[in-house]
Amino acid sequence: MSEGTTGGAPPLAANAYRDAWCGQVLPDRVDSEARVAGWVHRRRDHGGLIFIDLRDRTGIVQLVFHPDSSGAAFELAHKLRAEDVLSAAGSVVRRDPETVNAELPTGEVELKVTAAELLADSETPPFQIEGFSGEVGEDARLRYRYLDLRREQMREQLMLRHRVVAAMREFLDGEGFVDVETPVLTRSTPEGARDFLVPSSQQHGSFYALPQSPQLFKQLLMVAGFERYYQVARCFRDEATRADRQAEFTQLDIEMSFVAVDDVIAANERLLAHVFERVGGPAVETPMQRMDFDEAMDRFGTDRPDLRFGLELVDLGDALRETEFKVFRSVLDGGGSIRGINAGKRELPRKDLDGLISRAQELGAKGLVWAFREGEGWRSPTAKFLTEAELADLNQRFGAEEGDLLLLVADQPAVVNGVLGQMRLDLAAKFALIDENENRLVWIVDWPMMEWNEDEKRWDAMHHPFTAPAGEFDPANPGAARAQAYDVVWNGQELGGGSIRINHADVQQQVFEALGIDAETAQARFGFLLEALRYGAPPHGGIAYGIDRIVQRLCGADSIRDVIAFPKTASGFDLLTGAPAPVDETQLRDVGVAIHRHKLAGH
RNA sequence: GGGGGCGUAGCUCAGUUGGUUAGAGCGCCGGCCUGUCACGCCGGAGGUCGCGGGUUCGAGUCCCGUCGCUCCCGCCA
Repeated sequence: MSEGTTGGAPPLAANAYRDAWCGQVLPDRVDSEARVAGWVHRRRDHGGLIFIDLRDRTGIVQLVFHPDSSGAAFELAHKLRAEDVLSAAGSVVRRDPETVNAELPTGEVELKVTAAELLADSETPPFQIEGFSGEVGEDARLRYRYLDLRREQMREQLMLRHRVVAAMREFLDGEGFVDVETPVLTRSTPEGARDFLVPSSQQHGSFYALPQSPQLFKQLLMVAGFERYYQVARCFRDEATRADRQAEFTQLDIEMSFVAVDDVIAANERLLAHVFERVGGPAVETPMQRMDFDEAMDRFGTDRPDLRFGLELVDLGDALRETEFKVFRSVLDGGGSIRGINAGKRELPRKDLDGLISRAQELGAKGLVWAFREGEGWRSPTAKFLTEAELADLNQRFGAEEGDLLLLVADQPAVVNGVLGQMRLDLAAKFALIDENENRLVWIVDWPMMEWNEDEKRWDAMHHPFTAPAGEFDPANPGAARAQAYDVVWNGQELGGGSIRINHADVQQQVFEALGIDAETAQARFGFLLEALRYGAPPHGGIAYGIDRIVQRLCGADSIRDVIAFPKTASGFDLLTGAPAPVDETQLRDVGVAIHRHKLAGH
């Protein structure tokens, strides 16, 4: 997807530094004068002849310094070093055919320099901007991010990000959405992820929280009558980071009034089609596929299925209804389920099979049964515990052919799905089952409204507490309620998700109660919302997209960090600025915060 | 919070069973070089082996702790 991601060269007004982009010194300029400016990418000093590759954001052009025609510039060129900043003027000349560089868009020409000025010199960079000696370690890249960002790949990835956001704005502007900013200093709501807190200097002991999303504000904007809102919003979650997760991230936040699920989905299909078309992403066929949450869980064990390959989950409980194998027996008697994956004909050494078992345990299963179909039965340590009839039935349910590797997990349904859902992805990666050229976009719809939290012994909102139920909400049976929610999933990754919101205070109150938030707490935390809902809140709904993840996917980066200009490390440090850092006692006093000494040990 | 991997020159890495003077490539510095584009050739500098402690006659190597990077689980929509 590198094609066109640089966005070409913008118009350039001539000034004292330059009148042409490096990347635009092309054959059509032969026999004309040009002045370019940029960074010394590489120097090839032949003694009596010096070549400089000069780089700006549009590309690279070769400068040639001759002792006879370049004058004082020749002496300067001799002293130039990598990353020095230079302005150079001369005539654009066509290269001799045998000296053309086919690797470079500007490779048919070069700039024969007559005058050059050193605008700033550079210390030797800590790593080569364009090297061939392998990837540079990420900590070095982050400490010198401004140098890392000079690399073509990083520049293109941020350019792509820019174009994605620009395309989003272009589409939304065109459909009458209004860009409204919402506060970053807001109120803490202890649901969900941990909040970043900001102490108030006016009210010691009181704190702002950085928003995890502009959710409530965008709903208030619907109450306020804006009808169509969007924002490219920074969001914050004080949780551990991952390859695809940062403490601060960027969301495309959208909300619409007088809409139902189908309206929001249709608008977003147009949005995705537009954005992907603009940036050269995969074609979006509309209407997009939809899949019920239950079906996704049933077939793939996850609410964000990767549909590019099979290995679907198979339900096996019925085949083992009468089993005397203790492990399976106790799970079935305890209301659990037994499910499996037919991984196909695979040769795996014992070591790898043990590895699958450890992975299953890491994911929360107590164990994993592996088997290879052999005749009518199994080659498996578990085979001896099952009857011939059971094995035959299992083989049939698996659709197993001779030699197929079968994996079974028995546990509570959520554990089974979680483990097999992830192992399905592991297997696809291990056996290279995914065609990287294929793209599958799917809406996951018809979500349960709530899920039982066994640890806390309460119902939790599956999306968030403001999601509207489908039909009447029965507070006596929260587990049965379905939500008017939808997630859009691209190749197994959630791009965005949203819902129709509750627009009646009484329903909102009922939902809070079902979630174990009593009236008093609800009033204290969300009183402003409940109040707003009493002043004529239109039916409304929306969606939020993870922009970082979308861009990461579009350019195939390994980590979200590669599409964020200044990301933090896995432990939340900013290696460039040194944040977070201790502050003065005075500052702490100002905001009324005291630090426990023992927490400082080891600093 | 838990588990795995990693930390040696500016960068990327090698370093045997614990052994005497810790190496390579790139980069850097100096010299030579008029058609290179990963320029070439000659020479050179550069190390608190993350940090602290321990075992040992002897530690880059073994042990404990700690800091950092990273991946995964928990967590997180």
